[in-house]
Amino acid sequence: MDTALELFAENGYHATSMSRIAKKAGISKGLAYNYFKSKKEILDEIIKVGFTTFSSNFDLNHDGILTEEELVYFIRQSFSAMRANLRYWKLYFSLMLQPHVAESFNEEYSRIVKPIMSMLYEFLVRKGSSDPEGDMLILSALFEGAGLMAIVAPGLFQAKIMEEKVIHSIERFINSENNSTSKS
Amino acid sequence: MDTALELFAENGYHATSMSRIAKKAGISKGLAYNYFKSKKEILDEIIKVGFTTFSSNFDLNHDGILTEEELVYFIRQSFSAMRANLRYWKLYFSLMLQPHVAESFNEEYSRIVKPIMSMLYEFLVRKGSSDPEGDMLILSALFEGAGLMAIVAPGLFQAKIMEEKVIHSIERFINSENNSTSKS
Amino acid sequence: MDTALELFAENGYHATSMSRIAKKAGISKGLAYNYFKSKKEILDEIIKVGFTTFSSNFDLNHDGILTEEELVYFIRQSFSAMRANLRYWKLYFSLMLQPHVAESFNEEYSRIVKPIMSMLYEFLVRKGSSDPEGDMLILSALFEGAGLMAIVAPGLFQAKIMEEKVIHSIERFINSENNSTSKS
Amino acid sequence: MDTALELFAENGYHATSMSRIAKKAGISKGLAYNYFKSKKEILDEIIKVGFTTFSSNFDLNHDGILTEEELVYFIRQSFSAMRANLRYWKLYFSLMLQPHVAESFNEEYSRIVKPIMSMLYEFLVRKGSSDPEGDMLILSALFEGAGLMAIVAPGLFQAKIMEEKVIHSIERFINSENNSTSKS
DNA sequence: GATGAATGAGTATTCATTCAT
DNA sequence: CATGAATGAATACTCATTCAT
Repeated sequence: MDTALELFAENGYHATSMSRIAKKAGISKGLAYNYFKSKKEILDEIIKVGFTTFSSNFDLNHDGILTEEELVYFIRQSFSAMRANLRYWKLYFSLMLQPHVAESFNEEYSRIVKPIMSMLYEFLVRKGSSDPEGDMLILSALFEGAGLMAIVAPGLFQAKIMEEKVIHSIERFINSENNSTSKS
Repeated sequence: MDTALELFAENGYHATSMSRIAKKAGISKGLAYNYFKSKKEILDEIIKVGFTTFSSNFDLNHDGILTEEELVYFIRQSFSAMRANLRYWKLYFSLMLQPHVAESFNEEYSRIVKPIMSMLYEFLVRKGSSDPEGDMLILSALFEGAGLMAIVAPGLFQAKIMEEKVIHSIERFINSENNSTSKS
Repeated sequence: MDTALELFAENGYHATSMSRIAKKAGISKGLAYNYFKSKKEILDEIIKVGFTTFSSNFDLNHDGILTEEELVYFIRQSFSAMRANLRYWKLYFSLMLQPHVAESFNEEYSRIVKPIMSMLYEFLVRKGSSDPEGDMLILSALFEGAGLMAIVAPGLFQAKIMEEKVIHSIERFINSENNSTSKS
Repeated sequence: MDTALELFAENGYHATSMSRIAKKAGISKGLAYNYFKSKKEILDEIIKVGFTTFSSNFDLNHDGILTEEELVYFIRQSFSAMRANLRYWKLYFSLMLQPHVAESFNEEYSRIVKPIMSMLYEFLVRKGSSDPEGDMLILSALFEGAGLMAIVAPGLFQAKIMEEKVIHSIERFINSENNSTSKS
């Protein structure tokens, strides 16, 4: 699975052949098919594992309520995970955009992301946001965009710097909420 | 080229065969190879054209100086282009993440994006930003993230709404600059 | 198609690979797939052609009425075709018995054989058979069995001899009908 | 062996994998290879057993002399065995036609069938046949053909009906022998 | 006796590309 | 300008068989 992740992220899912995965992993093709019953299954497994580790940093105490500290922690952890495993996140973003490659991706995606979104929504409401839906979109976009940039051009946009900027902006954004008005 | 774009965006680059492109375009495979000398060349051409139209909305009067109106216009135009041709932008984002598929993409990318970035930097300086580099990152991330979301899940995140939110946030962000302090 | 028939008949459908067909036919595998879009399609084509030639000798004047001369002619022609192309008929019999290999076989089979059967039934009625259904079964079994034996062990059961025996027996059988009684 | 027979008959020899046989039999692949040293050997064993049970109903008292009662009994028993185990006989017929699959089949075939044939020949001579060789062919063809039909299309040609017809015809055929003349 | 991890040659099929016409 | 027959290497996947345990 590690080998496959590496190659998928480097060359794309379709451009990576089972022969190559097997050879790089030092096993025969046949054995690879003993472990996974298809190429797609390898991909699915990779996605599942990644998603799970990703979401495990959200709402740490699992009380269904997100605090500002938890949000900051989540963002820091996510960036830290990204820095630690750039390859996986490259794959992750790339899969979001490859139609038909991974329907399972979309299933996992909504399963994991929806509760996160609704917790974030409640958090913004508590913070006095006059347009929690809109603010949620902005925060998500900022977070996602920063991740994307850090991944696509890690030379140009260093993840550690992005992280600080994002947290700073989010804090500023959140704490200016009660004074501002926004409408969709 | 239009046919190819359509198929690449719908099914992915690798999953699209030359036969299919040729058949859908109503020509023979042989003729397709008269126009483009390889499948990759079609892709390169698509990217080049897309980039050019994309960047042509930035610094409209080409005086090298970006005004707030020009920035807003650029964002509106970009979102509008996205809405008009979701497929192309899906392909665009997907290519950003498949390095070996299109090296030419990265070349084009820096050639086009770098001047945009530096104009944005100057703009932020003029606006009194105490951390123009950081602010530039935030704005880019917000813009890119919003685009990504509008493209990946157009049902969930409607482009028109994203557009309003982004513009509103950017204006707020810019005009709170002079009162705030940020450091990297 | 000829090459494929030869190999299918000699080694069986499953035991014959496309590589081998292509190599023996002196073309590339790719070209073979230009002519037929799958291995099964080759088989289907072979079956269709064979069936058509086979049934074309039945009810020669196509008046829907079978005469004794036509029946004898049909049997002679069938044996003659068998002798001329043992391989095809080996394949034909073998396919009747290979489950799931050729559903299309069964379709063609009923389409072609049913009208033959009903014409034979009418013929036996006209000949005064007191059990036309039963007699039809016997004649079919005799014909089919003789063919099978001539094909499976052509050394042991020579087709020309089988042919004479079958025709002689059928004539004897038919013309003793009116004196006999049979019940199912 | 039973499991293998079941699968061979259902899906064909080539389409049945050792894994599947082993799994269905509830043992490991390794153990299967302790019992049989190859897939082909399983097939050979199946054939051998089938042949033996088949021929054991011929010349019941093993005096080397076939009586009319013994012949009828043999035919009844054979049809009865067929009805009881359609799958095996489907496989049996199918193997007759795939020479390279089972050379051993042909060896067994002549070893078992030849003495049967010669006893039948003597029987026909005793019955006053003027062409015992020809009559033997006819009877064999009739028997074999009836079996084939009952197996290939058990819905269309019911084995029990075929059995009655065949026995009736054979009796009629035998007892008209002394009045008839036939030549090869 | 019993397992199942491991292999490697084999399978049908696809496809970018070439080239004679 | 236009075709499509032809290629050959590649692809995902299968399977009979072996063997260390």
